[in-house]
Formats: sequence, C-alpha cells, structure tokens
Amino acid sequence: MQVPPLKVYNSLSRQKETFEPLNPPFVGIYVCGPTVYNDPHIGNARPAVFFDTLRRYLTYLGYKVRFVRNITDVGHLLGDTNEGEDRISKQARLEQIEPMEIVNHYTQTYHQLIDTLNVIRPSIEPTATGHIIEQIELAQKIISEGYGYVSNGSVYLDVMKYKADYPYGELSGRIVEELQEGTRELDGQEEKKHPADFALWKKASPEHLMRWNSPWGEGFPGWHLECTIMSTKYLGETFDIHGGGMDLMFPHHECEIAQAKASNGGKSPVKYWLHNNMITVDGQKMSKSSGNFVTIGELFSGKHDRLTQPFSPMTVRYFILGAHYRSTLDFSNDGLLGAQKAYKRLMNAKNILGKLAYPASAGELNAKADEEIQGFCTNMVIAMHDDVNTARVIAQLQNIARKINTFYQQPETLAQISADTFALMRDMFLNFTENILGLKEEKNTNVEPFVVGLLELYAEAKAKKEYETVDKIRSYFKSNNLIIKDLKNGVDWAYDEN
RNA sequence: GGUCGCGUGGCCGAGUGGCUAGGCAGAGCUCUGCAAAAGCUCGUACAGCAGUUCGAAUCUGCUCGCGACCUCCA
Repeated sequence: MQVPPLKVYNSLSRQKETFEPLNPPFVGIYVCGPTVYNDPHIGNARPAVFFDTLRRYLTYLGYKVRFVRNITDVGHLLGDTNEGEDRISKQARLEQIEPMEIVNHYTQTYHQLIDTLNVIRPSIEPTATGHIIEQIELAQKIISEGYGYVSNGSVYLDVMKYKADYPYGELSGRIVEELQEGTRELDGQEEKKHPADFALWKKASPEHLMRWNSPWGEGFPGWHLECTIMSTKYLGETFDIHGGGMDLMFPHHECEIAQAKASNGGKSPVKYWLHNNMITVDGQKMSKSSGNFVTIGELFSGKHDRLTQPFSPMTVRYFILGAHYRSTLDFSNDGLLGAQKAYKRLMNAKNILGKLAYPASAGELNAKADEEIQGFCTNMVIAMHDDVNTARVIAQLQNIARKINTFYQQPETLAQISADTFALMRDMFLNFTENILGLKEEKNTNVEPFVVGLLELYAEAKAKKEYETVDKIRSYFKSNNLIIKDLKNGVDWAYDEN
C-alpha cells in the first residue's frame, strides 16, 4: 500500500508538515487539560477525543507515545469580575468548602466522563499544585536571564525585553503594538512595565485562599507557567506535539513559548503545535463564559432544553470525529441524531463482519470489487496522513460497512474478492473503528426485560402443555445461573443457589 | 479597530483545478406474514459578481453574510 507520509498542520508554520519525531520511536505529546472548577461541556470533550485519537493512531503506527495532560487546579483569574480572584477559590467560597475539595470533586467528574468517551488516560497527568516549587524556580530562572522582573510581590515577564531578542507573537501572529487596545482592567496593571507583560507569579491578596510561600512573599503561580514547566519536565526541553483548543493560542500558548525561550536560551519548546477548532451553537462558540454550553453529563442524560433525548458516549465520540478537527462543529440535536444512526450502522456492520467467513475456495475474482475495497482501505490511511482527517476515515468505514452488508446477504459475492483483500478489509475495519477512532460497541447490559419476556413465553407454553418448549426455556435460565419458580399465582425467577 | 478563518444539495459534514466523500432526512424499487434492517436507484449542491483557464465549487479580485482571537475559555 503506497501512501504519503503522515502530515499535520502546524499552527506555528501555518502549513501541513511531515511528521518526524525528534527521537523516534518515541513521541511526546502535551495537551492542555481541564481547569477543574465545574462540569465539563462538549466543547471540552473535543480536544480530549481528538488528541486521544491522534495518540491512538501514533501508537498504531508503532510509536512509543508518552501522553501528558495536565489538571489545572490553581490559577487563572476570573473573567467576569475584576477582583483578580482565583477561580477555584471563588467557587470554593460559594459552596463553603475547601478549594481542594472542589478540585477533587471536579477531577473525578472529569475522569468519569472522559472515561466513558473511551479516552485513554494520559501516561502522566500532572497537577499545577504539585509543581509549585518548579514554577517558582522557573520564574527565578527567567528573572536571572533578564526577562523577568519583580513588582510589588509579583513577578512579570518583560515582553518588550523578550521581544528584543525573540519573536513574540510567532505562534498567534499577534503584534504587541496592536494588543494595547481593548486591554481589560486587570488587577495589578499599574505594576507592569508594559501592558503586554504577563504574570509568572502573583502576590496573594489577604483573602486569597490558595497561596504558597515564595521568594517574593505569599502568592500563587501565574496563568501560563504550569504548562511550560509540566510539559518540559516530563517531555524534555523540546518535545514533539503540543495540543489544545484554538482559543488557547493567544495568550496561553504564546506565553508558554516565551517562558520556555526566556529560560532556556531561546530553544523552541515544541516542534508541532496542533489546535482543534471550537464547537459552536447556532454559529456561536460554545463556552462557559457565554453560558450556551451543554455539559457532557447533560448530553448523556438528555436533560437539556436543546436535547430531545439522551445520547450515548459513543454517539458523542462519533459526532466529534465526524468533522475534521480544524473545522468548527455545530452542535445540534439533529446532528447528534444523525451521528447516533450512523454509529449504530457501523456497529451492526462490525457484528456482521464477525459472522462472515471467507469460503474455502475462492470463486471467479471480480477485479473491480477487489480494487474498490482495497481502495477504501488505502483511503483511510491517506485520510489519516492528511492532517488526521477522521471525517474522511469515517466515510470510508461506511463504504466498507455497505460491502460487509452485501457480503452477508449475498454470500456468493464474498468469493469474488481475494482472501487477502478480505483479510485486509477485516483488519483495517476493526483497527480503525475500535483501536484508532476508539468507537467501541455499546452493548445492552439491561437483561431484565428479556428475562421477563422469556418468563411470559414460559407461562404460555406451560398453559398449552408444550413441555418441550417449557423445558427449553428452563434450561436457558439454568445455564445463566437463574431458576424459574412456579408459584401458585404465576411465575417468577430467582438466582440459582446451587 | 487589528489579525485570522468560514459560507457546499432539506440538515450535518468531507473535498479543493477535470476522477463517487460519507451520514441523516426524503422518493422509488428488491426482499418481506407485518414491521424493521439491509441492498440498489434518485436529487445533478458548492453565497453573489467579474476574471484566469481547454476546463473552477476548487485559483485571483471585488461584494455580501457569518464567526474566532485580540480578556478567563477547549
């Protein structure tokens, strides 16, 4: 199978580049994880699902992937107030509990929801609070390199100084001079040398709950420091892939680059920057701050005004992967309904595939059919190699599903393709569906209705004295460790105590 | 205001100089006790205008509409 090399769109160069790991066969991936202060919404699920799929594919290709995704459990100022209050401590005060309780609660929620989406847990999942010392050290390093300064107990990165030596704005295309308009009234603006300067360490106000000792007094780490330290600590000074949402490009990722370069002599921390696009609602970006979000939990329960029914985790995963990661994806009940049917069609085909057996002797080969199926398989790889185009992969899987259905209903057509093609089709279909796209079968685990239905048939058969059927049904129960109880007033079942 | 992106058939959503995207919904047919599933066939879509070209949805220019970032956000 001749296919082009894997290419990914690098936000830094604004073009597709051939993926070549720094230290093959090892690949390091860092993805910005959640800030654990409330329930994640479907927009948060997108990077989780997409970068999971990328990780799965790289693993499939034979790379040894170390996947790091952080938990932000401190920092990040609130956007809707100007109090400069820590987001997590604000939520904690509202609920009258400890900040760490908030962190633990929402971390667990995140894990549980992401698990059901069949997202593999990271190799390393570091927390910001677990790396306070490293963050202080990094701030000190940046000061000693001459790119940071202390002001009123806080530490800032001197953007103008940095900009004189390195290209600030290389990732986002931002020009410092144009940033000055519309700058929000942030706490501590007057402490800065320049409005574009950003905090590496913030002095804690007296009422601030989350605080640590530092050379500059009690405070907490700045907004971007944690990702710089946790990515390079576990993946190296320069690593392969850094992922996250497009909305993090500026300022977050731009600042990460600046912090890294300011502390390491100007080495670029990341080879490939990958950014997923946003999920929209009626054309508008879904976000916590605008309030137009649907949480993952609401999606699973169906309890939301925009939803007519619950949607299963795999439906949601299919929905996300049905669009290319760099396109916006419009959230809608109709879109989800379509994804649900399409996903089930794929799973039905998968089950049928398990029942297909290639005939002992091949028939007359239909070269056209043979080539068509091989083409579907090749196209899946081509699509993945063209900037991880999962939407195109899914189209090919649906094409293969149609062939599988035909083979099932017209077995004679199966002998018209070669045994090799059949094996290729089976392996590729299963690998891409389950291992790469991570679409697993959602089996119906509620057996109660089947038991009740079978009991009804049992009672009917017994009334008609059809004892052969009666015995048959009883044996079904027996083989599943259940017994049927004939009572005076009907039938019932119980666990077999033997 | 600055930077960037988008506008594809009823809906979602790929593609991007000539070669089938795919799914959902809809119509017809096959199969069929009923129903479903499945298979086959069908719509001749690319915001508008002008240009480049043998040929453009795909390139260029303009117009209109929408959005993202510039502030916490995936």
